[in-house]
Amino acid sequence: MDPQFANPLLFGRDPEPCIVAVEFDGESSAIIFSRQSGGTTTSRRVVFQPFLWSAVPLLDSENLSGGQQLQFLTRYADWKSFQDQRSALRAADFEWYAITDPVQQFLTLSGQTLFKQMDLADVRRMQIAVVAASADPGSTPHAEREAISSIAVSDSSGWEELIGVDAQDAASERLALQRLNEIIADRDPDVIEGHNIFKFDITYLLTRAKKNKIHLTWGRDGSPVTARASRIQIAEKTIQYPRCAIHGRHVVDTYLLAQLYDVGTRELDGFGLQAVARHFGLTPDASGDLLDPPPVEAVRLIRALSAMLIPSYFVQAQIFPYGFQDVITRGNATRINALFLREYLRERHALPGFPEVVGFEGGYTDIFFTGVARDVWHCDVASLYPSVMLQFGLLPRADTLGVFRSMLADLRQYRLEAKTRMRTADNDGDRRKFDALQSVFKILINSFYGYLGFAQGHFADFAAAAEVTAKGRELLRLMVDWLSNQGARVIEIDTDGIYFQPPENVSVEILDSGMRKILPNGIEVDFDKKFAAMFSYKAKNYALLDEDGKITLKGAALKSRGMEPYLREFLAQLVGLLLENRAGALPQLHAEFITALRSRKWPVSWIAKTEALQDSLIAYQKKIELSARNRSAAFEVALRSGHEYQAGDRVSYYITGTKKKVTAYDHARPVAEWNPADRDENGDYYVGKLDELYKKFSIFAAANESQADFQF
DNA sequence: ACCTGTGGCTGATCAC
DNA sequence: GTGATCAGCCAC
Repeated sequence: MDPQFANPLLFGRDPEPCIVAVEFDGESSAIIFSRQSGGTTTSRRVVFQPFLWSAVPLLDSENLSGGQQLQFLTRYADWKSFQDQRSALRAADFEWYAITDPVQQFLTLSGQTLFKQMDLADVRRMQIAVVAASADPGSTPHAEREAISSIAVSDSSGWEELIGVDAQDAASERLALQRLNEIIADRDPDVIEGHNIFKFDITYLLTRAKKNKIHLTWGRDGSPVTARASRIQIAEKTIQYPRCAIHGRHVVDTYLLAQLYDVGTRELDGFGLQAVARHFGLTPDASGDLLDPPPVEAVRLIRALSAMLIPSYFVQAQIFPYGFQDVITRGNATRINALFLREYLRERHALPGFPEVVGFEGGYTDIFFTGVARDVWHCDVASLYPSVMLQFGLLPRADTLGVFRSMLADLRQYRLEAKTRMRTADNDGDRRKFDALQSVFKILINSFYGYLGFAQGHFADFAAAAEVTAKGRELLRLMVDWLSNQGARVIEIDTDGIYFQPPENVSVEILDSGMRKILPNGIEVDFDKKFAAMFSYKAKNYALLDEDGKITLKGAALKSRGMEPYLREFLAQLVGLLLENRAGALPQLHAEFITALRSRKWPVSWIAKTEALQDSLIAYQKKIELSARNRSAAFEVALRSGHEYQAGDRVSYYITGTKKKVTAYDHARPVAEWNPADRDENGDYYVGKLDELYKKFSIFAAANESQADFQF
């Protein structure tokens, strides 16, 4: 076993290998599913006593050490007595806390985690893609009316089967569902994967199964699939979805994995299977844009996609006391809190109450020059906040066991080791494994600062969070001042990094060694990149031309997916011309786009807006009634469609009418209703938007020629 | 039932 | 018209 897996803070205390699932029987046992050496999966029952923490002793409470607020631990014979106690406590005027998920409780108490000593290849993953008969492409089928057309199934061994449904044969759909039940029982997967499997495949199958009066008996104990409303927070989006439970197995949705992945990159054009597969280079070209792939093709894509996105979560399942589904859907700070709970419980140490929540300032962001600059360098502080927390001892006050510092320091060390082992690996498998490991450590490391400001974290500390950012701002100012004094022209800064034009005749080495001298111990700066040009637009909004000719756009103003694709493309090309010193070609670019618009040579998707709904339709309507928000085109389109949209769903619409200025929500139509034979998009409206954008950005063309005149 | 943080830009709507 | 406010998306 790798030495780092022996770290009990991170990997728990119980090295029991090959647990593939843990379930709770609803009373007083946990059922542990384990993979045996021959490949079979066995289950066994162990006693599980639910527990909770409280500030005053309850019946048969155990005293915890340390004197913090939640200093009594009480265990219960079964879930019912635990729940009864919780109900009683809800009226109590003292503090108490319970982990709501029994599986997390069990794993927290036992110190076990899933998948120890397993490789990802040892996990049996099955993929499913369902197609509804006569479904319009891109629209949700009416599950009640529309029968299944086919179900494709595959698994990680490469096995595949297509289950067809004969539309003429009334018994055929039922047989197909039965066949699927058989396949799952026979091939016995640990994980069932699909793209949008929660909101579509399983939800739809459940409806059809009910219609056919049969159960989806997919559980390892033969129990049926269950679903309940849940939500997942992904950056600024809250996505509502029916969370599914299958006894002894896990459900993984590559649609959610893709959105989680995109938080870090913001590069995906959409979250449909085709768009995501294309991004990862799994499909050759852009053909078949709006059409769903045939189901057998779909399961292959899902399998490949999941192979790329799942390794990080596989590692995390070995760390956190969660079932596999929860490892994916829980947030970073929540997961870190789970590690604290496990360690404090193991030490039989009291828990602090929740922290006092106060607002605090964040990073220092500024812009000193706008326009195009040539020969731009970048430097940044290597993991600023983690370094600041460790170097200046800015740690949670309530953490008397020192778990925060210990975990953070270990994680940094392990990440370095994992990166080294990734570099020195002599085969792809090891390389991927250590890459997954180092990226998990990176995510965790970066989440520790966020944890300090997490209201639901027992060991959060808002004063410490404020000190961390203050120190960060101070360091960045120090760096900016020093660079300016050296004769550099600072262009744009954000939190931990600086874009600047270097002083004349100065090498990176000289700047690097000079900067090191003024920075405190433990604060490392990297002069990591040189750029041929930078278009600095506004704070957090800029474009870079690197020395290989590659252009990168940053910021919502330049690359927002809220922008219509034709405008995004126009802006990308316009900025490209600015960066490449070809501003003379701007008028022609503008003219070309106008011509294309007027001649209607683009499909509607090119001019349509696509937005994610942050609320459910009900929540939106309620807010409108209360005048708590303005009307919006995306919601009005969703409402008129009659489909059941939920928070997190994306809506594509275009604007109709003849006047240049129209109220969008009154003139918005769903892309699905667009008729190529009778085009009703509002040409003047779209030309107007193009003109506005052109006006806003073409003024930077002049600056291109006389950059020296610009004031810093 | 669920939840890392702050800072910043833009377009749409609406009250004035 | 103008400014305030909100929602959505993005940087770090």
